[in-house]
Amino acid sequence: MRSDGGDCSERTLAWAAEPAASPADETALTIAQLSREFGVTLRTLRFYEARGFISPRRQGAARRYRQADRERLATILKAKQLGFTLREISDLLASGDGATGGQRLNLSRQQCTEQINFLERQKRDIDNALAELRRAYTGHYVNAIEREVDG
Amino acid sequence: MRSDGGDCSERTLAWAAEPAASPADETALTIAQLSREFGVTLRTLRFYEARGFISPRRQGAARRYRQADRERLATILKAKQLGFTLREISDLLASGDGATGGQRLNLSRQQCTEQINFLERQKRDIDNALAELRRAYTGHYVNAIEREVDG
DNA sequence: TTGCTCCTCACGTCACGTGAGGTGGC
DNA sequence: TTGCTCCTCACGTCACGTGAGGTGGC
Repeated sequence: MRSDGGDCSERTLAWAAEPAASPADETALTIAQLSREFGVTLRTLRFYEARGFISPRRQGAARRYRQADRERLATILKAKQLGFTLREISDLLASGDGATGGQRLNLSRQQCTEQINFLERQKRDIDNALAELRRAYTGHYVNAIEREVDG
Repeated sequence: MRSDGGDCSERTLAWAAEPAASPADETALTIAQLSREFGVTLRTLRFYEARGFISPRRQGAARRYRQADRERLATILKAKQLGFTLREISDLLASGDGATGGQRLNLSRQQCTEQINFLERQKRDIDNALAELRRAYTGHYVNAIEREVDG
């Protein structure tokens, strides 16, 4: 499932939030603030940290999220929307490290087409299910049965 | 998530295999034969049994699947294709029991529309992802970077 | 002192995958 | 005796959900 790792033309997808002029540590967010901003649970943020995706500073025991953490989270959530698993996202972030700073998702052409094919297959499955459900609804398969409503 | 349980017009979806003229016990299938016929793993069949979906006869320790088991399995797999969870399928089979013999899936109009809405939401998410991936592929977001290919 | 937010275990969920270790009949 | 098919535990996977029980600062 891993790509051959030696392809050249990489696509860098710049979905991360804007640089925002190097904020001071005081603008760092609490876990509750970040979760509200991105619409995820506290558990999700802690889980991503355990997986090594985000590494917020600590103020005592409490987590403090800075701009770089927000950008990473934005990238991760965007990749999830594109249908990638966390394992794949981990690889995509790792492959972008160094050259791009790890805030961007590096998709090769091959990875793009593979994901497109994967999603199109899913879409076909859904379309088939929808067609069948609509036939069921409009009575194509209907064979009305009586409930024991009366005596 | 459970429906109110009191709606009347039920749709009976008849996807189950044909009756096949009451086969003798000798035509009962082994687990390997049934798994091949439906393209599922042995583990899946044992798992469905543990969940109470199928109850094959036993010949010693070995499972023997009869016609009724095949019909049940066909119904379960069809419901899965329609995007229902095993918990939902369990309810759908139970609600059909007695009146229909449990081989058919009983979908109310409301269950149909709810599932249709659910799948359409999924489809929209996939369409959005596909659009973004195609933009990425065609270079809309491209910001080509160099790999350290040369010296 | 109460209430809020934060924390760390740690087990649960969903639908199976994947061995481990053992049995039965050709 | 070997090989095949079958069996029953039982832990692993994926992406978190959901308490339990405890701490810190206003």
